[in-house]
Amino acid sequence: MGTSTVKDIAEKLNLSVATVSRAINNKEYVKEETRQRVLQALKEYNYVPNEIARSLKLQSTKTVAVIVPDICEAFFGKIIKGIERTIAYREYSIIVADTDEKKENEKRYLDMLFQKRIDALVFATVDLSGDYVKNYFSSFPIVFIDNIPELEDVDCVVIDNAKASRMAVEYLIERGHREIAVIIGSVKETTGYARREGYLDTLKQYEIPVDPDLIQYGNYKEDAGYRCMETLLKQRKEHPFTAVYVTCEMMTFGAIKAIHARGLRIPEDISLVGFDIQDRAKLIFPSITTVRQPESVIGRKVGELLLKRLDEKDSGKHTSEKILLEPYMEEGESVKPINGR
Amino acid sequence: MGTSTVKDIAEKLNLSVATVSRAINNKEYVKEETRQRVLQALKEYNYVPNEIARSLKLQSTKTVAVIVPDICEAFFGKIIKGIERTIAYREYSIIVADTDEKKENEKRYLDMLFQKRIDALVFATVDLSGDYVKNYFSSFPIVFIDNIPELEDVDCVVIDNAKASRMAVEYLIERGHREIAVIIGSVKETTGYARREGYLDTLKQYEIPVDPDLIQYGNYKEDAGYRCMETLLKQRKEHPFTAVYVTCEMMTFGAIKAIHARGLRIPEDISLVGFDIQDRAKLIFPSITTVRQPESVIGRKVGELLLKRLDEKDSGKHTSEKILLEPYMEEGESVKPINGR
DNA sequence: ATAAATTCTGTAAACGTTTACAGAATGGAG
DNA sequence: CTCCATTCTGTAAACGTTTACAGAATTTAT
Repeated sequence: MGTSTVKDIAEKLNLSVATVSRAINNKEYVKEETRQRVLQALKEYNYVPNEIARSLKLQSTKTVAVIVPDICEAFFGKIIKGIERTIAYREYSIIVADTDEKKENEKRYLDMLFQKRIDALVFATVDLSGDYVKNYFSSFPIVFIDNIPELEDVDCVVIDNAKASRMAVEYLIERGHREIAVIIGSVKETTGYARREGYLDTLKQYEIPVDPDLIQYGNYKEDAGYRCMETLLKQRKEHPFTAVYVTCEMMTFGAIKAIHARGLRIPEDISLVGFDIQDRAKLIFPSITTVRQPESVIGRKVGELLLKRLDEKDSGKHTSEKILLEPYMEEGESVKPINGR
Repeated sequence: MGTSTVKDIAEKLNLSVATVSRAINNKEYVKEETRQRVLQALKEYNYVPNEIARSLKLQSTKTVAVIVPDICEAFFGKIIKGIERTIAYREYSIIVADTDEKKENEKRYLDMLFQKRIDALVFATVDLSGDYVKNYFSSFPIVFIDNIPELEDVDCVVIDNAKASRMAVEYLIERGHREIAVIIGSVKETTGYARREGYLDTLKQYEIPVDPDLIQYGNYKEDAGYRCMETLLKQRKEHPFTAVYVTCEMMTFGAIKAIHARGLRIPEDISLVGFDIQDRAKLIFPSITTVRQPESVIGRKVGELLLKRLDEKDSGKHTSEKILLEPYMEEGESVKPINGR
């Protein structure tokens, strides 16, 4: 179905394009009768505004981009949905880019999106330096999620990762566990670092000595989770533990496999608390007790912050906002109370 | 970093915009020296082409939209990645829309995307009638995936769903199972219908009588899977079975829960074959044997078909293509050989 | 009735590109 | 030196909107 243009409509009705445009956009100073005639003609001639032309003129595309490392992770999917819901009423739409966790793709997309003149960006980066994205700070508002680059004055929406660890570890302590191993993604990233801090703080608070050998580091991947767990199990004689806390989803899966591979059972032999385990994985037996992030709230907060920034676009400089959200526990069957708890 | 325009560059160099534009786009008939001067200036003045203006002039946005019912499903995520990889070299980029499985959202997005003048669309619809999308057939090429609406002459890329069922059922038969229950999503949708046909055909081929009570219908959701499985288990005395084949991912999870809820074990008490179970779920014990779709191949095929359609855009009418791909089995530990197999 | 204020409409420019067309410069052949 | 072909460059229009400005029509005030 070919569409017609403002000019077409104007000619049909013997009006100028200006008047037609005004009628379409509900501007004032259009005679009611004229407006009706135009509205009628729009339907009749199947007019659909050309957003491209409009964007060019208005210098705004009404488009927000979201760059994520892996679109397949439900974590990001839910956040994206949350954002979408929040900004849709203002006629903004979303364009999603998947970087496959590669910095060079981040660059490629940033350039491309700037060329496309997006109005704003939501960025889950894997480049903690923030070297490249800096260049775009003055081009459009940017809100960071998940991992936050080490830069001054950036807008971001994240959960309190330290608190997340505190909740997980306390959950275990309350159920009688005192020897608690932990598997952590790289502490070079903000998330991993904070998660370790939370673990250490909590042990200190409950006056439980820290055994460094019970802290294993990986890289967020399943394999790493498997290897970390193997290491823990091998040294179990000398460094015993009754529970393990794994601080990210994929590593949790790896750890579970390693436990099963040794013929051990969860939670009978080892209790386990995971991180960010999504619904569908929880359906499987034994269901995992996990710390979770409120993805849809994150999405909503991001959306709200975006709208705020978009509205103040012209009006001078603002100070950046760091929005910290609360994680929560989701109880499964992977933790067994011990010592009579 | 504010950018400059072709006009800016032209003025700096005392050239016309035409010449600058030609130099930028590597057109012929530009003196080598001039071209170099321009290229130099582009860097110096930080020029970035405005895609919006270019799109308006060229009547092409170099953008392909993908509409999916749920962006959180890894199935779609992988397909999207596959498409992206395939069309990126031609400078096409992707815009993703999530309909939440609602027809009204499909309409909303179709309208919006047309306004944005996308060049092509990939559509995983939930509206089998295809009533609304029809309107856009003449506006841009459309390739359907997953569920295909009941319309003549549409381009689509899907797996052979009947064959998928044949593979699953044969897998069970080869391992000694003859009483095989099946849980199916609605047969009103193309996928579900074909999957049932494959099941029935295979039983016939092996001369196994069909027990209609062993065929349960749901709606693709986890709850339905749970209920179907409960029904099967309740009537097990009169309608015994040793294995169950569940034809979609979420229902598989529900079915597993129902089995566990009865205190039964997989595969010791009941063997199970799932459908489309994604990697991360497979990590959990017991891992599920499942039929899978080659998502990245689907993505690639879609991408290739898109490019083909985009290239022939002007050159007259084409006949539609239905690309059928092969499913494959992924072996887990959820099937136990019986009767000495 | 006239002036002033208000409402309505049209003209034309602008957004940043690409490109048909024409004209200028260059080089070579005769 | 002239002519032609070729290479290079510039002018201006076009893509489809929105909008400043001005002018026309209508209403209100005097």
